[in-house]
Amino acid sequence: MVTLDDIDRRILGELQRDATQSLEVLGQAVHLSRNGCWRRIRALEGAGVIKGRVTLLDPVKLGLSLCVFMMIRTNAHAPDWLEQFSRATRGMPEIIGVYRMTGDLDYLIRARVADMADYDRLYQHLIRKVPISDVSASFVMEEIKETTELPL
Amino acid sequence: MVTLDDIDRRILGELQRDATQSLEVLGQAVHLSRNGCWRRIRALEGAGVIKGRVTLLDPVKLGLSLCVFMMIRTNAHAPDWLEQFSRATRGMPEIIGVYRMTGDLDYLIRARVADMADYDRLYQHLIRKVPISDVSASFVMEEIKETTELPL
DNA sequence: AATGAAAAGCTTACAAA
DNA sequence: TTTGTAAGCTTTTCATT
Repeated sequence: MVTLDDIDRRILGELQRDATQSLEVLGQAVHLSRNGCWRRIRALEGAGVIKGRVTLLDPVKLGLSLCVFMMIRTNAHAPDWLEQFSRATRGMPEIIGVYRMTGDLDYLIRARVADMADYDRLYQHLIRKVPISDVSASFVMEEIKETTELPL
Repeated sequence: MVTLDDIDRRILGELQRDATQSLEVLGQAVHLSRNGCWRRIRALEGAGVIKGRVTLLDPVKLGLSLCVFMMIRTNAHAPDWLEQFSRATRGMPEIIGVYRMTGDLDYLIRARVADMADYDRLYQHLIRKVPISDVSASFVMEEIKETTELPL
């Protein structure tokens, strides 16, 4: 964990929102010289606070209209089941999030697919690669909020 | 929805992974001149396929070590309940995803907080703003996969 | 912390396929 | 209509004060 001052937080807030801003514009937004910004950004990259810069795509424009959460329960708690499961899910590009959870649901998967048929392919593919005893899927009807911005 | 050729897909794949690449490097990766890349990127922005460029931060480095999914059931299905709920969750920066779902769980919230006490603050804040009959939280023990990259 | 200069990269215009 | 080349201009990077 890293300690940030107010200016760092403002810089990160701006960059989280829009990474295309020039140092000039960014400097004005946070009340610092363009070079002051540049040095702080370098430091934040060095500290690992900034992980990278990516472009965000519109899933619907790409034909990925269906977002699904898969709730998984397993009775195989052996270490190499998890290894196998991790490897399989990491290798499937439709799967954009995989989490080991507390509570009675063991794993949660988040995926983006074109439609129901596409989901079924994903499901079949997954259960063929890893033995899973219990899967239930819930589909997203409406995306009320979805952001990559973290609170600062 | 937009139709893309193979080169578009390769460009988007690269930019999703790393948006800091120069047009020079990108051009080499996709076998196109730096200007060919530039023009295609502009077109993809114009078509809305590219939504923006953002910097990704490390939540743990920021002290946001706890990731939580809140499963919400409500018996208030009036339209202005949803309006109120949407407004409240959109206004809370710890909440990074809110989805209206199929099945017996009505809404799913994804949030990032520092710790349990911080989660409780979020929870108290939310239920004070919107009447919610049934919330159950499940915490992320391990993030097996987490990406902003969509399948192309 | 600020300045300025060198390097790198982006954008435009135009020519060619 | 799409691609490549070259030139001008902006932005980043870094050394110096």
